[in-house]
Amino acid sequence: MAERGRPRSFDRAAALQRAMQVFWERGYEGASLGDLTAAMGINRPSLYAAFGCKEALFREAVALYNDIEGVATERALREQPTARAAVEAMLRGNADAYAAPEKPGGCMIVLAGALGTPENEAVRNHLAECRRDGLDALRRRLERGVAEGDLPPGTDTAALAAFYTTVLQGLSIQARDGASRATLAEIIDCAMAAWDTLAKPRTKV
Amino acid sequence: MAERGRPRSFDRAAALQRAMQVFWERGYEGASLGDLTAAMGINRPSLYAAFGCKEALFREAVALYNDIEGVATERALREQPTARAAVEAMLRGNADAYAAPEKPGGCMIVLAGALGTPENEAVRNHLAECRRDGLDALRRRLERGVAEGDLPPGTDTAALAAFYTTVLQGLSIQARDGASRATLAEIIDCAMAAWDTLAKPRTKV
DNA sequence: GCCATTACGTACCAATCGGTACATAAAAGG
DNA sequence: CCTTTTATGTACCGATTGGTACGTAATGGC
Repeated sequence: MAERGRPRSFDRAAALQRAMQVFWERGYEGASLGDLTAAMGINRPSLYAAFGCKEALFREAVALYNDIEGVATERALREQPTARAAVEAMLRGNADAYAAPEKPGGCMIVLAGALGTPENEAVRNHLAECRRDGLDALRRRLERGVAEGDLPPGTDTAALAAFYTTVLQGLSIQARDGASRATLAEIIDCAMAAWDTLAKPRTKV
Repeated sequence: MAERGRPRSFDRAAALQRAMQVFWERGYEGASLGDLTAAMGINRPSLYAAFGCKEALFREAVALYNDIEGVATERALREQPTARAAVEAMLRGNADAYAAPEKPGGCMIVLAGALGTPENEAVRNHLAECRRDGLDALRRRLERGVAEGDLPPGTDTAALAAFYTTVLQGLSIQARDGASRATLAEIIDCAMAAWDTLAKPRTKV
């Protein structure tokens, strides 16, 4: 009763994953319907019947990306015992993923909708919201660190979260530019070197 | 003798500057010929006669961008007395420019060619080279600091340059996402907090 | 004045863009 | 069996893409 009519002849989840890879590699506007259908192994009408339109497909691809590639971040923030360990694990886990040779370099959320036509502003705004969510999650983890005592009270968690988010986003550019895992690791070494200085109440006014 | 035939009826330099603004705002692929000619106040054939093709126009726009927006960086790296002061001045000067309300947010070199069609890979490679040039310039300034004694010998200038380049590039994303000058300044505060720890010979193996 | 040269605006090109109409095929329900 | 429902492949849509052909206008050289 749940399934009437001709059954779908392709694996929707697998097709979506292929679409995600194309968007990840070429960005929203750089991925044409032809690119997408070719990678997904289906024809245009099947795509529209299953996903609605290009933008809806992209939003599903973004959600899938967050599910697949975002778990490492969530786990790091949740399971690491201290704020510092959480931030460092998050950075290193993402850096490893960004430089993985079998995947497009860098983060799809950061790269796939950087600039483009005003017509597609909604898509870019959606990605910007995802980035904002990441920033907020990081900040909440830092505040948990304050609450649990591994960060001193008065720590500027907003500034700290903005800083490490900035580093994380910069890593995406570096990864797309071909930086090796080792280079990304060194960058993170540098970023973490600031921690002990930052994890104190603000000395300035 | 130098000028024969009908004289050009528009200011080539002014038109190029308008084109630069469009590319800066929408990226290479997001800027259509219609957008460009409208902003430049000329018709298509005039554009092609004066600049060759879209890619050549973009390359000139990038060169102009480097001339206009890159001087602050060059000056900071050249005139500041120490490596630390040079890096900090470069970051703060660029952050101020990235968040200037009358200009598109962030750096055109970082944003205008993030992802796109394989057809335009040459354009993205050109921007990547520009980014590499910035990284190299920063590293040379750090090595000058070692030579002049304000950085200890054995300082890992490559890692330091990669780190501050990553922060700088991350600032472009933040600026496009609407971060204020104050927020960018706080991020730079955090990045500079790592300096004293980093400006020492490597302690690790 | 006349010619060579260059720039101009109009009007066009093939190719590609995202999106669909439509006839057909394959399943469940009766 | 027939009907209903959904999916598929082909072939198409108007709009937009980057790029030009071409006749005309404006200049310097002679």
